[in-house]
Amino acid sequence: MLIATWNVNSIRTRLDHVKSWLKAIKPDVLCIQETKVDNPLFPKNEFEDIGYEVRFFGQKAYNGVAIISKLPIDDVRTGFCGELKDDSETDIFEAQKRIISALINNIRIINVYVPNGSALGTEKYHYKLKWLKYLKRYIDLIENRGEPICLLGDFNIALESKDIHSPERLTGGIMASELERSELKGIINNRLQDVFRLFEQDTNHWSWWDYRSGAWDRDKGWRIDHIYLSEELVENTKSCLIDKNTRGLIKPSDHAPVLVDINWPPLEEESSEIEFLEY
DNA sequence: ATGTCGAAATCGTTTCGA
Repeated sequence: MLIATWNVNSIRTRLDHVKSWLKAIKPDVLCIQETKVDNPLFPKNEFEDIGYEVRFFGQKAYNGVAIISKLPIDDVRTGFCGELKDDSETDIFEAQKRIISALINNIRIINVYVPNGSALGTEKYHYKLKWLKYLKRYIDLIENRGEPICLLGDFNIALESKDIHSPERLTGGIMASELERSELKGIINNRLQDVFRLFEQDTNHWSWWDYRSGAWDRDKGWRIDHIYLSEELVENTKSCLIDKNTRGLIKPSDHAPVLVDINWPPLEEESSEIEFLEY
């Protein structure tokens, strides 16, 4: 089962790139962020015409997330209120459309667009930290239900020095501060794995290159788009890759897709002992 | 060089967010 995440930076502007990529790679599920379109204007038919179902949670101009899937999409939940119905304070966060989840192949797929946070100490930065605290509670509830978890999206956080092109200059700043990292590590908390790091330990693997400063041409990137899996999925994961080809297209998104290939549902073990006994 | 995008309103140029 091939699952992917891609911050497309406007689905309407990137429609041709996304459709071409789906046709070429044929993932089972693609989770997208920054769709930047209100629900009635989402180009749903464009995906249905090529064999994909879509569920979206969008708004005009900013944010917006969607799940595009060849497999049936069940039990869709949007916003924090989709899980944390008991808490009136979650209303503060519902104005920004940043989280959608669904059950696909009995995996709870949670697609997030974590706030950027602007700059340390700003109102947006505090909003980001608080948003992450709500995400932790959200994941806690799902963990308690026992569903296999695939948490993926644009986290706007580089976890380690090797996830940034110039750690000596960027560490401590926005997307690389101690507080952001500790909130994200708290969510992961021995129950989820950043699967890209199961296969690759080196630096210089980026998922985002700023449009400014010729970042792509100079390969000055960050790895801020992640896929986190719970243990039963990790055990069956075959590979995890970043497809940076898309970043070199004309009018690209500033982010590249990240993909994971999971043997799911896992094949039954050959019960050789029983077969042996039958003979 | 905070050097570029995408979207919307303040509309044919400026603003905001990233």
